[in-house]
Amino acid sequence: MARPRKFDEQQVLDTAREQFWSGGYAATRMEDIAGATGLGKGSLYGAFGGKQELFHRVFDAYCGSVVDAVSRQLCGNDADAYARLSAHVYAVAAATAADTAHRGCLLAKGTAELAEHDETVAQRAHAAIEALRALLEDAIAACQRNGDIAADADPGKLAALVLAVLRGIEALGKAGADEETLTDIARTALAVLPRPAH
Amino acid sequence: MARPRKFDEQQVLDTAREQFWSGGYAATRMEDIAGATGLGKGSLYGAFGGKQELFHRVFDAYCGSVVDAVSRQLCGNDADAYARLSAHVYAVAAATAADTAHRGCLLAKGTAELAEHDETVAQRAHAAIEALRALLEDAIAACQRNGDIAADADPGKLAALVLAVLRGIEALGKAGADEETLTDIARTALAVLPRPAH
DNA sequence: AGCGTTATGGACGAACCAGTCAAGAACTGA
DNA sequence: TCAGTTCTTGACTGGTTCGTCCATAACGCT
Repeated sequence: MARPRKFDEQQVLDTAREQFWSGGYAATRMEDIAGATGLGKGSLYGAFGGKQELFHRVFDAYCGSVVDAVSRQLCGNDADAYARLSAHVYAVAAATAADTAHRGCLLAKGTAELAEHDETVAQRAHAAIEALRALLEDAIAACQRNGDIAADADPGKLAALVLAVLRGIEALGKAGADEETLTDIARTALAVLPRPAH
Repeated sequence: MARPRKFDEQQVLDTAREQFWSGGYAATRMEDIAGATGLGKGSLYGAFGGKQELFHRVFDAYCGSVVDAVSRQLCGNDADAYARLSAHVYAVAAATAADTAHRGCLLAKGTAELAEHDETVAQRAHAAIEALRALLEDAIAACQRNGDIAADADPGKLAALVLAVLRGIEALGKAGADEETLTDIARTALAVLPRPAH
């Protein structure tokens, strides 16, 4: 009945994410995104509404994918829970160190730039952070059931601490900390988690 | 010999810092700063060169003042080192929670927005972070000498961990974590630091 | 007081950018 | 094939913003 779209909406969102991620929100022009996707500006506005709405779409998708990825890394049976938690913490350090362009995490970058003045971004970021905390809490509780972490510790508080360490690794990476430092932080953080008295 | 300036350079820098801090670099207009300081744009450009140079001045001063403030909080005799360290960690959590506008720290905000594309900002941020790490290391070493932290732990690595936690508290605060969560993180972080076997 | 030097402030120029619009293209169902 | 609908393209608009320029003001030295 009508002319079909020539572009894949998901691909456009992915490309827009790269642009916003590299440049930040304010410094990215709609024309940059149009150029990178090959679309005309009219199509972009027709499909997504405007710059802010496009960013919200990108940011939502990014937050969702981060939570999904962490969920896949952390969820599983209790026996391997500590190994998965440990692997995740090291993985964040390694990924941050590997990010030589220091783009950091779009969640952190977008929050830093926009949360203060954009309620939607603030809410989405808060939800994502809380989801990550909950995943960590589940993982830590699993570790406790398996005897890898002291049972008398509060898993919620340990989860918040680990989350702070992970976000801190992120922040330090953006400020130029080297791989060894970041890996050491990961190792030390895991080492100081309370072990059960044996 | 020549007409003297009517404004105080330091006051202008302070005002400019507030503007950049609230809005970020890209979203702050030179005219905003001119309006907030009462200066004309000509004076602003004449005194500071341009937007980027002005931000660099502001960012440098901010980094310096942060390091100074932390230094004052942490330095002192060994006997009170642990109390000072503890107070500092709680103070960061409290300050972050008190920042209801979620402006966060200009060091983190500026780094997130600009470090990737502005070498000067990246270097200054790196230097500031390293200075903070060194201050924490000294404080932790003092705690060890006083028997408040296990002597066999590596003070440099503990300092990096504590720094990551502090930057993480900052990041979580910007994402909307509540005061209780932030205070709990501070408490838990201090609790998991290794104590000497008594 | 006159002069040279530097500060002031606001008008101006040029570039930039978000968003609109209109003319035409692509497709489907009848 | 034709009509109706949606998509595409890129030129255009209106507002914004960095940075400049210039006439004027303020000051110290001679």
